Amino acid sequence: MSRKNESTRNRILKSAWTLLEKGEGPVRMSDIAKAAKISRQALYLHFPNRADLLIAVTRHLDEVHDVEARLAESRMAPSGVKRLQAWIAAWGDYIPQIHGVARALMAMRDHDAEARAAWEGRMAAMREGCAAAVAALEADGDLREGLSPVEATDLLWSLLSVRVWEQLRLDCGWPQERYIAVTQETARRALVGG
Amino acid sequence: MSRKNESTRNRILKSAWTLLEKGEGPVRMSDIAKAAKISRQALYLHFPNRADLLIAVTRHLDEVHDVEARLAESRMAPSGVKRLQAWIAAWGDYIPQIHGVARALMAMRDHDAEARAAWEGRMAAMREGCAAAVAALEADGDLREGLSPVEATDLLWSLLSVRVWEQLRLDCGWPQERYIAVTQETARRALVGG
DNA sequence: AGATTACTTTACACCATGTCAAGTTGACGG
DNA sequence: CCGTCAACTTGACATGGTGTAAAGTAATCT
Repeated sequence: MSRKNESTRNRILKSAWTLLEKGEGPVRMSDIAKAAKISRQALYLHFPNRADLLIAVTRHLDEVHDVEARLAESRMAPSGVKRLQAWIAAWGDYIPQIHGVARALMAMRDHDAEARAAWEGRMAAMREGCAAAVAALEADGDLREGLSPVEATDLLWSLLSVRVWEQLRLDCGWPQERYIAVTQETARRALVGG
Repeated sequence: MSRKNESTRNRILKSAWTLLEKGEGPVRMSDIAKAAKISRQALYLHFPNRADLLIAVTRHLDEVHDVEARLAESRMAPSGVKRLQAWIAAWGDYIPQIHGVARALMAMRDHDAEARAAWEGRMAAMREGCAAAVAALEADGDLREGLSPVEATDLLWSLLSVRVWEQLRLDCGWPQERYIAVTQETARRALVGG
């Protein structure tokens, strides 16, 4: 527990999240400070740099939205296929909420090693959800022939990437439910054999 | 035709391309200048800014690799399905060569309106290839039910995005042929009915 | 009263892009 | 042989965002 004011820290995280989610151009440290009603320098009393702040925002979001609970739901599905569908719905509905931060972190990936590591860590965690769904498919003997479990996981992971969501949802203008439905059907056809 | 030395211009483009394709961290204007053996300022005698330089690199690549010829090939396929496969192979094999520039342009998209417009233009052109393949499928009556032609195009477009290639090829370490093969099969299953 | 915490304000270093102005060099025409 | 022009070089500088440093202030705890 930090000795710094906890409410200020939360205000920063919330302000940063709000700004990032609005998606109105690049969000600078000074923008976040202004939104949180503190000086730009005070940000550095709470977070050593921009990357750390962004990472803290994602962790904060995980807490607020209780990611664990969402994932637990998909783990209870009765069959591999059902589990796949539940996983896609759970993750697919979470993307919109982390999208702003995700964008910012991805943009930093090139210059900032820490940002890259953080983002890769989160994506690795997401990949485990994909692996679990694929494993459930395989246990049912439903995994398509000609695709190894690892490859199937890679494929599902790519299909569920934030970039693909961005493209279909924002560039192509698909409604969220349509994105979920088509992605579920696409994944089923791509991964399930028979 | 510019009055500036044409060979210098080509040397710049080639140097920029080489550096970008190596993918060793961010490529600065000074890096490109050094590689082309001119001063950083001389770059600005040939290109008004970084975005324009990058765009020129893509156009240069199109010329060098004769993109039109590649596309013409896929247009001659006898059936919709064959055409889809040919298109995926053609574009999928082109991605590795434009990947470096693509990355750089995508990274600029957020701050630079010109870079964004340029990239979107190129992606719109690529999308036409997807639309043509989908139209060929539909003409054969092979388009999956429950998916409009526009949606099918969007889906194929996303599946063939540079980001997905990056993820499978670089993050997951797939060989290029495997990327092509699995993408072809995935697209077939996702788009073709029956 | 004194110390500590959580800030503020001001100033500055760094780095990449892009601008500006004053050279230098080599080729070509008269 | 001289002048001119095109293609470059060198050096200085503005801008914008990140991050560092230091001194000051106001409230709170003991």
